[in-house]
Amino acid sequence: MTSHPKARSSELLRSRLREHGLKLTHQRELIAELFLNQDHITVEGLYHEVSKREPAIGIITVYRTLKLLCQWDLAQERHFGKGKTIYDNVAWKSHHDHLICTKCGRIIEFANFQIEKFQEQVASEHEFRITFHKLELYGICKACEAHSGKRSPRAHDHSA
Amino acid sequence: MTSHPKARSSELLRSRLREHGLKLTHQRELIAELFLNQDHITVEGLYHEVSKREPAIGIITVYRTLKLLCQWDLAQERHFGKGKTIYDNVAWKSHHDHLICTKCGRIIEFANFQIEKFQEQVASEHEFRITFHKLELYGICKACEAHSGKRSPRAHDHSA
DNA sequence: AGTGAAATTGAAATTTAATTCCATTTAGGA
DNA sequence: TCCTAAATGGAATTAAATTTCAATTTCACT
Repeated sequence: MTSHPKARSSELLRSRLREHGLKLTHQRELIAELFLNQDHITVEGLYHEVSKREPAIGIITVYRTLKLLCQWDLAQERHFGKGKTIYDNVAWKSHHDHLICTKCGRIIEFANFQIEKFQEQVASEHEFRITFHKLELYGICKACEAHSGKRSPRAHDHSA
Repeated sequence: MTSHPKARSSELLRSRLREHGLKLTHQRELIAELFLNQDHITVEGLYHEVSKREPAIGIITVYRTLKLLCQWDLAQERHFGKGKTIYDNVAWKSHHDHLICTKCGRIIEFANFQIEKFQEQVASEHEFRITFHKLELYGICKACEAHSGKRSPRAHDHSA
């Protein structure tokens, strides 16, 4: 990721809290640190990680902290498939869309300028002004295609 | 839509029920007729329409009938925004994606071959095999752009 | 038309993710 | 250190959707 991820995520949290006049609690510190040093995770998955270090922290606080991170554009809610909400750590990423493996749940990110260009063209044909979009390509990833028949490689991974 | 929509939707339902060895109940008949003669609707919206004609029909049966229609590719579940599931009547439509107005909820359908082509290109770059996709362009439609400031044109429309 | 097995229905109960309520605790400026 | 506003966490709640189950209905077969 970066050379000093924990330091960077801690700074990021502190500056956002200060900007909004909110308090730095050790719950927020731990939840944000764990979230900002991974890629995609569910509330449950993050709560599970948090519990390993601080069993007293409630899942409610995980929900609330993720909501704050979303407001500050450090996280984005994703609703892939029909399961639980997945939180995408976008603190160190620019705009991207997703390939989602329906077998193992693997998420691959991509950005494609041509697609975005044609989206704008479609919108202008309908005199529509796009403010944001979702593009999700579902299918089978390379690993699952190779392992087809065998047990899926990442099927029970807690992170998403 | 078509020249004899009710007749066509009735035939469609009957043939699918026969194919699957299921029974034609007057509940299913009414729910399917109302669904297949509109464009997009929520379960609640459809239940509301159904209730006008047959108040005794339960929302549970609306859920179940829509689930059947989905299995037969006559309906598709959509999750636009954060609200309720919207059911898209795809009985008379081919593949398409959506423009969704975040102000009035209007849904515009489109198909764009170029976008699909680049999606395939992206997938092949990642050695990924696409089975289906979701492309949703959110923003402000022509009418809302024009009416901006005034009350949104379709804000409380029951259909979606 | 009548019969009976299997499917269907609808109300209530349940599930699941997520939110709200509220008493207690904590952070951090004065 | 004090004090107030913010934050926390457990319980209760909400809301969409599903399951359960007794009663009803459909329809193949007489």
